[in-house]
Amino acid sequence: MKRPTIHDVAAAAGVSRGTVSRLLNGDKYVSPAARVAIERAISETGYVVNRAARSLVTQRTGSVAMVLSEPHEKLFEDPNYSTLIRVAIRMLAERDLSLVMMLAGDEGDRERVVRYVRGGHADGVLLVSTHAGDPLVEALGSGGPPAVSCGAVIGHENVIPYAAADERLGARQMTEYFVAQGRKRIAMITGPMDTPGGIQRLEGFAEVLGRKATSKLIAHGDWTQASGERAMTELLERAPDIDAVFVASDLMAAGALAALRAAGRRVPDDVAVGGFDDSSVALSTHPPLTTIRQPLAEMAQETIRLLLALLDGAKHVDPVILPTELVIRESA
Amino acid sequence: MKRPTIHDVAAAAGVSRGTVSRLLNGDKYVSPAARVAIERAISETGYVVNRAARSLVTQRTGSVAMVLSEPHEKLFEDPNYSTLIRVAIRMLAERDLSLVMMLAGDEGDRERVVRYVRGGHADGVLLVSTHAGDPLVEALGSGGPPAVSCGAVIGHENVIPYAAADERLGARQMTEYFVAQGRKRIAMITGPMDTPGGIQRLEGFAEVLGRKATSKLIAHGDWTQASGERAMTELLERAPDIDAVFVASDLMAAGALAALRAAGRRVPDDVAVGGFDDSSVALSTHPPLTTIRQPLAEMAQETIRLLLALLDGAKHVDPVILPTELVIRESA
DNA sequence: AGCGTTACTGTGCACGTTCACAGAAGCTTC
DNA sequence: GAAGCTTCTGTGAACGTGCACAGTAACGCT
Repeated sequence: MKRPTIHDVAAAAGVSRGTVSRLLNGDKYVSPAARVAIERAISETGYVVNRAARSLVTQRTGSVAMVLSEPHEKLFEDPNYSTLIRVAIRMLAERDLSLVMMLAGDEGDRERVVRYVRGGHADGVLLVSTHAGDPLVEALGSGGPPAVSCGAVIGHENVIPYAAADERLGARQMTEYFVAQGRKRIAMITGPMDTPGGIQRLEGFAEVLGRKATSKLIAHGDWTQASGERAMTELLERAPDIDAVFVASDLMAAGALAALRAAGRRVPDDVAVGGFDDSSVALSTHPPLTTIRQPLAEMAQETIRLLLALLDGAKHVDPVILPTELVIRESA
Repeated sequence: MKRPTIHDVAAAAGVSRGTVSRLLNGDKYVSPAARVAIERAISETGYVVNRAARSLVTQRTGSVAMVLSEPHEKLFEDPNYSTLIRVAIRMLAERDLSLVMMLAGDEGDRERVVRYVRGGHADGVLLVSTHAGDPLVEALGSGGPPAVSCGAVIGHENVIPYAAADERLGARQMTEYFVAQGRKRIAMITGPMDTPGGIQRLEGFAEVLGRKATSKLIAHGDWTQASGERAMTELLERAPDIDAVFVASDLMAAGALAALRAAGRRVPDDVAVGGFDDSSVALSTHPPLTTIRQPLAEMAQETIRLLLALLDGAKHVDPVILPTELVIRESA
């Protein structure tokens, strides 16, 4: 009834523990004869290596912690996570690493995460949606296992390697498209200004419009649909002559569409609307959203690649910035 | 530089390993004096228990595996996962259990999962979106750690405990609402017929309509928006006089709305549309969807509760079925 | 023949914890 | 004052693995 150990395998194969261990860990010094004998013994006994025992001696755990810093309520409104989780599981599994999920929404959570990570329970850390000034970053600090982030960590760009979409480029693409269409009064609804998406999408917008990007034409949201609706209503009050609006996320854009409809504006005839993300909502709105596609899968892949490089002992890795793409549908 | 061990704590507190271990594991026989000394020593040294060493002797890992059986492409289109993951992390963390994510999309994945679980690397298994006939269920079988599922596992309802929404009730609620409104030709777009949501929502629909639920009025989708659009187009061809359609998911309903719009039908005037899930798309469509809300958070909570009960040694737990709720918006 | 190199194998120890056990000290009870 | 609780403490063994090391055999080279 007991689970077979490396001893049992060794006995069944007629070799010693050491030889079995060498085979398991890819050491080259194993004779062909021993190799086949051990492989047979393994499949006969149904042996699976005991990770706890291995961890104890190697001082590595074979797992990576994914830390979600989003405040609890809005966690996962963002569809990006799903891609990241999927890709992460896949790529880590290839290296026999497992992905353990952690929440860092409040102080208690953060303390738990720090204890966990500094206690040596993870070989690496994968930060997600970490806001500017998040104390977690300092707390993890140096001395612990390597950490990377999917999306830049504001204020720590040089400390925490990351892969991200070129947010500024995406914002420029949309804004330039509006300009090329002859739109004159172009407004923007941003994300929270303590996130890279909030800050950099606004920067790209401002780069194109220059002094035309007045604060009167800029409203802030918090990524939720409701906040998009609110911000749009506000903008229409402030500047009724708006003829285009760049919204920093599709979900907020869906809210903006509702506000425009309520105000009797036709989209795109009266007001052009541009979103960001190319998420599934972009297709379910009416009209479907013209938006900016981020290369989510590649972002995830590159993020994991950075982490793996660090786990392999790389001293330093450079951030990866990936291009975005304008997807034209009917809202603009 | 080395991480402090239980020895270091014991030395700093002037007691023995055993006493520290007893305190850590909640044994009652620890004197007040020893208690404070140890607690001080722990915080001074920054000691964190080494889970690997603990696992080695206790034969438990302190982790639960969440196994996602969705085929890769459509993974996470379903927003239910996010709630489940969040709740699972939370509740497990309270018991110092961590959540490790695994994919079981293809044969290779499944083998990995089975090795992992049967190899004793998880104390429990949390199945998600497991389809009928999934070989994984057999492979995990008995003898391994306890397993539960969020949502019934078709064909294994008596083997794998689960918490789920009352799918039939939800379907009845929507169908009865259509009937009460005087709709005469009521169609349905189902989910895949190897999932509980696919099967049972159709059953509830049929329970209300009886023989009026002819196969001419029933089309099948695969949960995706595109499949909803396809199915709706198909239904309109088969039965152009449809005046209501119950779609088994909001995302597919968004597709159905597009098909209806393309066919020039007004919603809800010509055709009433009902969705299922009350996900975020239900609000971003035009018109907003009348739909069925599932108590996602409670489903997740109850699922974890079942698992914890089994981990605590319960021999048997009963499935939990939670009521759904009709949410009336503008599409019906 | 002697020596170095390559290919392979077995053994003892350490990793950090829990658990069973033995035992000490203080109290109550006969 | 002996015996029996209760409360608390320390100690040795065991969990299953990887790694350093020692050792063997075969081979090529001088």
